[in-house]
Amino acid sequence: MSALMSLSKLLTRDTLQEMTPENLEATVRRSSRNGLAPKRLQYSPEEETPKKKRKTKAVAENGSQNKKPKDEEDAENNDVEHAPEEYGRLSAYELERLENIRQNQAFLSSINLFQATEEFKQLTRPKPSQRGLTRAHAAVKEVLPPRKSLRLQKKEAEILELPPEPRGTLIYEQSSPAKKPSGPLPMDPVNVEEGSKLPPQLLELCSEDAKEDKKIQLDLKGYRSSVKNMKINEDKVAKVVKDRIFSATFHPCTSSLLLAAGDKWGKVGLWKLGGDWGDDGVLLFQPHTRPVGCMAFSRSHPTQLLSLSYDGSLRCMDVEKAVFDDVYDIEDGLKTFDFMSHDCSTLVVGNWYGEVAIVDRRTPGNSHESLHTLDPKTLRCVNVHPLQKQYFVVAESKVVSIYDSRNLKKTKSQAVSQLHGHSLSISSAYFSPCTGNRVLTSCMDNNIRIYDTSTMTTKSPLLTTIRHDMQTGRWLTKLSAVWDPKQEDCFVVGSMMKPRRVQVFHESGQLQHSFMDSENLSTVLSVTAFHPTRNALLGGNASGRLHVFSD
DNA sequence: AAAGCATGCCACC
DNA sequence: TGGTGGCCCTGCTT
Repeated sequence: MSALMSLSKLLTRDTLQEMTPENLEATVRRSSRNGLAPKRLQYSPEEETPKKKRKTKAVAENGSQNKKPKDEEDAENNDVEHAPEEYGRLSAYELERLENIRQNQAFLSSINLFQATEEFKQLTRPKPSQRGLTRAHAAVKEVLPPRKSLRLQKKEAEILELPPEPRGTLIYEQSSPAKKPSGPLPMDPVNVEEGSKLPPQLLELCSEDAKEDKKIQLDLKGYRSSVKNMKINEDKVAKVVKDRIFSATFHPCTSSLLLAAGDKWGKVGLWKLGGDWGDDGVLLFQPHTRPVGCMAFSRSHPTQLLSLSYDGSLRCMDVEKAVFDDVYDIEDGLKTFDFMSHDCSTLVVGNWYGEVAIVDRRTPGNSHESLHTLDPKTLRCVNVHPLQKQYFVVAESKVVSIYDSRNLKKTKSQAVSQLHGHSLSISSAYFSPCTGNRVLTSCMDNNIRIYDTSTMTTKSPLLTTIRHDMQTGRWLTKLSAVWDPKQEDCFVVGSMMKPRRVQVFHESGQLQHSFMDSENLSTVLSVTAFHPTRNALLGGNASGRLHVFSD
């Protein structure tokens, strides 16, 4: 009996998508051992990779955690494994019934249900939202005059010299557009008619005083219900930039939802939900030429959006002045920044050579002092303590360090505290939003970790470890867990699980909610962020679409 | 329409 | 250490 049952159970569970790659693997293993549909129940290409990934050292070490206890597994298989020996005692009716079941199984296997369900899901997958940037705008093609060869023009061919061999190791330099010149860039949207002015409502909205941060900490139950109330619909998805989103943020205003996203080719899109300017409320700009790794609105001057790019530029979009001003600039390789003061005038900026710079926006030029980390080329995230602004946390290669900006040296600065336990590279590290008593990290070893930084001792203790598939691969922005600024102890993170979802966890590791929607959420949302004051959550995907869950 | 292509990551050897 | 191979989304082109 259980042959068909476990098959149907498997399919049902898969359809319900309560399955992690781990327990899927376990179920498949069980089914194969029982001689059920051994071939057909192999991984579809989609499911195959998590298994392969588990070959990595860190995962292999912890892999056993995910297996069910053996007796539980055996209990589930009991009737199957003993069935053959019992055949002799069965009535003719029962034998016939078993034979029917066997034939049904063979049939089900032969039609390749597993693959079929995957294909069905592909077929029924909703079309991406057509809101926001239109295709015409997304791919602006230059209209070139018709070309005629010299031969057709009946002219003598010129002797052309080959361009010099490109030098340097950066192959991207050949293909990517040149970096924007320094100095203020006019804030001209690239997706609306040339010469048209910024909509006046944008300035109005951006100028809106950020409501006094009344951080009313809810109890967990209250928080859960507020989060469960947040929904998505077709009006809350739009293509805001052309390509893969690297960073995104909410504007702090509350009368409308205004969002910004930065993409792989240095574009920055602004989107007001329900807005009537641009493409469905979307305005697109190009202040940079390579990925916009980090962006944030100034809390003291909300008409300003700071954006940082791998191309080495850090700019300040000022809606009032309608320009992108220079803030800081190096040749190449800016990675991350955070505000160091409440007035947002000083910043800590990190590059991928492992240096951090303290930048004061009030003094012109690159006035900064540098800190050289022990592990060059591994700095991925900096984040400033919410209360004690002299402290900032740095995700280095396999260790997270907390530094005191007052005690920085040119090299070999002493960390105030270190967070140990990561076995692979760390993609992000953030102080908890209200007290800074916790640091939340996301690591390529497939773990999210929470540390206790309340005492700031030389070694901050690890409190919680949460297993989470971080293998986004090359084409997706890496996942990072980020706190809800309204709730000291809860955070949000994207997920690779199908159906696609965004998860909210408590610092204890307890899952609070999974945001899902068969119609409007069908892709991995790598970039996630909560609104600073409203019940709203954003998620950005690899095709430039922003998704909003709100109440 | 199905298939192919492009694609700024990481860990491992 | 640099080179290599696997990651496996999405949108657009052929």
